[in-house]
Amino acid sequence: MEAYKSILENIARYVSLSLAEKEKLVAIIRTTKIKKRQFIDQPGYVCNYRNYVVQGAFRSYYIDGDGKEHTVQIAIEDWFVSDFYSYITQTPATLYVEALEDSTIFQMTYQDIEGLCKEVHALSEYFRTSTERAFAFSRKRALSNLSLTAEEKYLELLQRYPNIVRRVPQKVIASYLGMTPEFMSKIRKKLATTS
Amino acid sequence: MEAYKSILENIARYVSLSLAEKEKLVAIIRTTKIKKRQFIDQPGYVCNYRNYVVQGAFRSYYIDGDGKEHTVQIAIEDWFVSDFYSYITQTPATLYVEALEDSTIFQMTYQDIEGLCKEVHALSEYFRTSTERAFAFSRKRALSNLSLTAEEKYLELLQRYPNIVRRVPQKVIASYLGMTPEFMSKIRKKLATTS
DNA sequence: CGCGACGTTGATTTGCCTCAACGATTGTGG
DNA sequence: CCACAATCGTTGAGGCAAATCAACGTCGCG
Repeated sequence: MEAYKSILENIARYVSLSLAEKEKLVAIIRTTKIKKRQFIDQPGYVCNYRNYVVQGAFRSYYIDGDGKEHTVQIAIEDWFVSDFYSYITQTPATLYVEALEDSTIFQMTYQDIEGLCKEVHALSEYFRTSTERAFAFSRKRALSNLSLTAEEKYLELLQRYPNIVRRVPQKVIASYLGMTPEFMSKIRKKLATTS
Repeated sequence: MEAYKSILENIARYVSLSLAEKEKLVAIIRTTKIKKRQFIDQPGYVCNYRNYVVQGAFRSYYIDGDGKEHTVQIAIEDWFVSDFYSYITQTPATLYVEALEDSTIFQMTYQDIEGLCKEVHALSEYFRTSTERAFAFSRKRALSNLSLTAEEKYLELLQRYPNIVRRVPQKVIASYLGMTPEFMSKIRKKLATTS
């Protein structure tokens, strides 16, 4: 049980599980080690797992018709990461999910989670409320980005997630913020000389 | 019970409720009529309701620091609409939610829904699965927009929701698509003369 | 009927992209 | 453990999609 401390603490912020319920949950968790640059989801393959990051960092991205990469999510410890659309609809993925570092994740299959949510009311509540929050925050973020310039987006990310900006390559950050690495480099130069 | 047909059918696509559960649900529903141009959420006020559109049309939008409007969501029959971030966090709204037509909605308070989800497992499952789907589709949509030009975004919306495009003022559509009304007008002209 | 909001059209501007060239890092095979 | 290749980040010149600004017809509503 000790090995599952991080995810159990995360859940405890939303609901409380009995010991029996915790045991049912950890029974469906598979712990996997992923090497840097390895993919856990790829276009064409159905995303079968909800992946919880125990240690390490990931990004999800897709490649558009012009061959350009768009980073959708950057995930570090205690985040879930997957091609969520593929997972929910159980259809082939359109995203790559790639390890940015050597990592450890917890994996739970769609079928196991659905089964457990039908059986354990508290777990249904955990996924309901945590997804509602994730959705609300995602909308909020999309919103604030609408009216920001590229420079303001960079500054906001830097302020909110300084550890992420430090940890991942700049081209990934740029792609996440929806700008080219060249342009972000110019922003960084301007900020460095101004301040 | 007949009056609640639309929302009960919507729920039935996800879970089945016993008669007793349906009665508990409709007991917390308040039916409200909203006049065109009336607001159901406003910045500064906590969004207390999940609003289900029975008849009519709404949009949610926010006004940025430069005074520009950004339409976040357009909702017609059988959609939920609110400042979801405000609703989930129970903090003051940043969005306006405005009726685009004379409308009828079902309103359920945050407290009532939370209480009922803790009591009725099937309702917890309904909100869990429907929110997961909404989240997944929202991400998918944001994704496809990343690599589209303004013209492609307009065409995609026109194809997917022709009834919305017909029903709603063009400046609202333009604001939803993230472009100026002037530029959308030019796109429309070009499309009309080309085809 | 008149006024204000809406949609259109044209001229000009701009934020960010593209392309290209070049140092700095990182990683890898000998 | 070093050498060389590959990738990453930086810098500059030029270009383009969409914004801004402004002017004008038109339609719906009070």
